[in-house]
Amino acid sequence: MPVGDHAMADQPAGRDYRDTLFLPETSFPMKAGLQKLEPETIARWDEIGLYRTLREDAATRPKFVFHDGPPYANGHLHIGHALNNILKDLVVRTRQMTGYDADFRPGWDCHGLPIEWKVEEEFRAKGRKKQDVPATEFRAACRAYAETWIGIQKGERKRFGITADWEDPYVTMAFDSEAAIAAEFLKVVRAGLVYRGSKPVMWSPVERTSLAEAEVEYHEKTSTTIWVKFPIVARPDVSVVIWTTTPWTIPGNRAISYSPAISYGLFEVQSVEQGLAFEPWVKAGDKLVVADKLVDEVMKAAKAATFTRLGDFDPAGVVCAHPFRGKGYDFDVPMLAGDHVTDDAGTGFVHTAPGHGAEDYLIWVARGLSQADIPFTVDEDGRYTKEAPGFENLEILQLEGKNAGKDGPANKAVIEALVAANALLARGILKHQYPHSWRSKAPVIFRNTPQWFIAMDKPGPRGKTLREEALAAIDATDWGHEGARNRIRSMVETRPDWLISRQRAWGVPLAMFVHKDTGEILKDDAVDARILAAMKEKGADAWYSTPAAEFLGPDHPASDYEKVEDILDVWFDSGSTHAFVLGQRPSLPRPADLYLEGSDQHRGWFQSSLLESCATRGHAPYKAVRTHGFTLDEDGRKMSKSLGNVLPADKLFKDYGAELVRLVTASVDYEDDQRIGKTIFEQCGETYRKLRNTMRYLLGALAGFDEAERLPDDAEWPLLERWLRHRLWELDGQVRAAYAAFKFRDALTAIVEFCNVEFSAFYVDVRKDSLYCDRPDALRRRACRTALDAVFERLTAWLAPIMVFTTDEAWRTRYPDAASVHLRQLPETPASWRDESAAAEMARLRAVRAVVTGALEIERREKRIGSSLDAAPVVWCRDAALAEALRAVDFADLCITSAIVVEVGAGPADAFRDEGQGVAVEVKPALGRKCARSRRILPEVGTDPRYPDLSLRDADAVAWWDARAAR
RNA sequence: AGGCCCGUAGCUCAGGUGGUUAGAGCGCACGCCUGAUAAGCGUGAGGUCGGCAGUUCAACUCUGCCCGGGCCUACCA
Repeated sequence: MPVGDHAMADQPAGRDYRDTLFLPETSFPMKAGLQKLEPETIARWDEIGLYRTLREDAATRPKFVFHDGPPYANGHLHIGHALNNILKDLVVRTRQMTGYDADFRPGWDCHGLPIEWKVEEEFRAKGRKKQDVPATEFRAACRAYAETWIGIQKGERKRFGITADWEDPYVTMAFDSEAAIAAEFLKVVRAGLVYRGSKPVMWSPVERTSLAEAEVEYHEKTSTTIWVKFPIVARPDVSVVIWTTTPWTIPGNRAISYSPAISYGLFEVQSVEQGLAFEPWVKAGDKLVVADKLVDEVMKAAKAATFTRLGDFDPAGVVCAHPFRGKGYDFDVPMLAGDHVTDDAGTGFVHTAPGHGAEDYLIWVARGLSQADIPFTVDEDGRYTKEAPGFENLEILQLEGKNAGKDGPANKAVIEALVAANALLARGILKHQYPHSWRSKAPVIFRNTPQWFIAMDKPGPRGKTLREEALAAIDATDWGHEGARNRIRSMVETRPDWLISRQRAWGVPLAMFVHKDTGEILKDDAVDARILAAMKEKGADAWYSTPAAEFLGPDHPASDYEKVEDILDVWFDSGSTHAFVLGQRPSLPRPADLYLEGSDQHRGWFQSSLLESCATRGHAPYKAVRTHGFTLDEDGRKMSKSLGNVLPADKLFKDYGAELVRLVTASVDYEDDQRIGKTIFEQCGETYRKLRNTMRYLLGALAGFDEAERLPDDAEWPLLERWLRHRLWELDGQVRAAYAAFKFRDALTAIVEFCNVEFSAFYVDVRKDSLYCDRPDALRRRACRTALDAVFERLTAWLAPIMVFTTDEAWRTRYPDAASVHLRQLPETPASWRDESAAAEMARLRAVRAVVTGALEIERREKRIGSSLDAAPVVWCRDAALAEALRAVDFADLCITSAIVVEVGAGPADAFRDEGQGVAVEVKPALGRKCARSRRILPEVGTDPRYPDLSLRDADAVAWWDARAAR
């Protein structure tokens, strides 16, 4: 029968039954309006004191100790911060909802160079130079600057929906923090690990200041290059040749580096180029050692016309003389093997002045040579000192006038002295990239300066070195995977001593006194106590503003002591946070259960905290460490200001809402780098829509659900609900396991797939008929609503850590008197819900159902049916047992067809079939009239005289309805 | 330049110890429904598993090299 026929016949102008249906009803809107909802929700949480209640609720539970790595109090937050903060929030919330007390005390890192720069700029804008601003005023300005950004960042962090103790964060510039940091430093001093050494730093003579790597920019510079002969002590007729672009560093030379991987030869010059406008320094008979690969280049520069190779040369163990030997440079110049030496340019030998280059310094220290033997050849103004005999007071760079920054007399004097010593082989000119000061644009030099260090390899109070203790602590820590452990392990194995002093203004001082004669650090408990008390009261400023005598007291004359005015490396600040954040409240004992930061912090905070804690306590401040990758743009490029692909927090709030950023965070493999852009936000928007609509449908379908309607656990449950509850039981285990392992994505994926595939497309689709049409006391409908209630309870709790705003909205829509979904725990799911036989049975039924839907789809294509209710398929099963199973349930109900007939056999040849299952489906039109209420087409429609246009089930339901209405 | 890590459909991800036609969800296309309606349901099309070479009877899965990307160092005396 064509569709049209009964459509006409079955639409008598009868009663409109719409009112008798139980359609979903809810005030929960389909559209979220996150931009409005989120700030309102946050304000409400503040109002009801949600965080305080969370703490009170959890006070007696086991602690999960998370320690927040402090972001730097400068600049607006962007997507990278969002990911970092949301991940931390997911960790804390999932622990809080699974039986723990998970306090989150957020922090900020406040001291350091970037803030100094900004504040300097502010002063400059007002026409004041840093030198003219009193130190206390400058530090006060830095403090105010940091304060401002803490306020801004706090607002942005809160706006991402992070639950944390925003009322009482920790900040490294708080007076008691500064005192605590100084106290930590003094503990390291007492452990005997702090010593004064020296190190070449980038120094700008023009500005008389050291520069950090970030304060330097590279520009093209024209330099004088020289080839210098270093006579071999044992064979004075032979010279090793080096090449350098900085002749002024020759007085600082203390070694020559070579590479064991390069072949060197001993060469004799035979003739010199003729007809030159000048007399070359090279002479026939000179015996020179250079790398084989570079000999042609060197000889050409030296103007040697012909030469011969006398043989191989092995530099190992060779000792040279300094070219100025006999003029105050009588030390030996050893040969050092170094990986940094190449034969790409130069001579294959590297002039090594440990006071003038980072690599030179490192190789010197690495070869076990003493820091004390590194000379201070250049002073603050870039002038030679008495440790550069013969060149005292000569300037490397001109400091004044229009030529400031240009070469001073030093290079020229050195070259002339080399010529006089018959040590110059050749000279030349080279244009190359050279570091310049960011501010003055003048070239910088490497200059050896006294600095304070923490020794890595000196035995401490526990008889072990800091390196040994740190490595043992690394082995005792859970890093998630071996790769992460290896990464930090190799860093700690090879790192040099910790350089902790900075000649800066904004930070915590190395608050100690050094005896002027002995160079020893004063260790006196009473002095330390006075220092710390003053700092606790007045902050770091107290160190500078208080006369030394007040700290030193009567026992130590102030005139005997140097008050160290350097400040601590800010990494020491953040490395000390564990000391003043953990162990201060009952909810945050030490050590922490978890540190979670970007993977760059293996070099940063993870390491500074580890070293600080090992130096002072002998163990790590954390039990476990997890990392996340970096946020890249959609094309996998790193986000940077210059590329203009940074996603600032305010744009995220405006364009997508924090909830979507949270969903994105929970969707990605955070351990790896994440590509984030429009596409993934659109995708997560779809996920959001699905989850929101699922909650909305649940709210609608559960309208008016009361306890009397709830079907008891021990009732006779339909297979479909037995299966659904089994799935909830399974999911409960998956979600808990995923959250326990910080695998938020696994939880979200499982939940989303459940919502899409099983709940929405199958369960709800099937049960709509019952939900809308059954009378409310029908067991099937009660089972359904009871199950839906269970789904709602779990869905809102499982998703609460991720979708913090939407789940709260849904929860409070259902329970308007509830304070917040976030005060809940994940609901227990009874083990009795586990029902493997129901799961197996449903799997079998759904496989057959898939054949039925396949057959229906062909009919739809052919326009023979529209709705599946137009059909009454015949299902042919080869297997009689399968047929029996299909007959045992209301299979038409599961397939959403008006009727279904199950037969044993192969079925007609043209039937739609699945050979694998031995199932064939023959689609026939449903027979009978269409029920005006349920829209099913059944022969029985019309058999109840009271309701001639209804099926029997619907007639009964309407009778119930009418009876109730009459009451 | 060195160390570590990553590279499976448009997107986000699954793919123990190598073994049948490489999977899921979303998106997309087409269709259905019009009692979740800026919603819901179904069907379908998408991948030389970054590339090349090797080990093997057999590789997305093992090895090497290369390409692309990221983090951290080192920056050329």
